[in-house]
Amino acid sequence: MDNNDREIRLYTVIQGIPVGKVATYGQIASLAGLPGAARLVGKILSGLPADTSLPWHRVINAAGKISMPEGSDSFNEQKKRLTAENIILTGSQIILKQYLWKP
DNA sequence: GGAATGACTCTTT
DNA sequence: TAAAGAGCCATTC
Repeated sequence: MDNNDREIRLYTVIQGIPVGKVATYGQIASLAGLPGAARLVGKILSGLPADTSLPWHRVINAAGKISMPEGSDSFNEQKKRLTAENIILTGSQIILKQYLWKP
């Protein structure tokens, strides 16, 4: 169950992101004890069910943008949720850096 | 055991 | 942070 712990930690870290803030993949990976495993985060998020309670929409890439093609369902969903949390973004990029979560 | 893949990141240009 | 290249982690075939 060691390998499962990785996911558990990632889930925990993501759930720890406060409302109105966003975090990068690398940040989450590091906080979960997996430095450099940014891709893993994306991999796991891609396998999340649609009815998950995980705030995956608060996870963006280091450039401060959504790492998905515009027009995708997930993209629209994420943008919609972020906007609902006062996180404004232009296109796929967040308008302010202050939205980034500082643990 | 190796090669390919992925919602990435970092260091230089 | 724009663009290009190399690197890193785990899953899958």
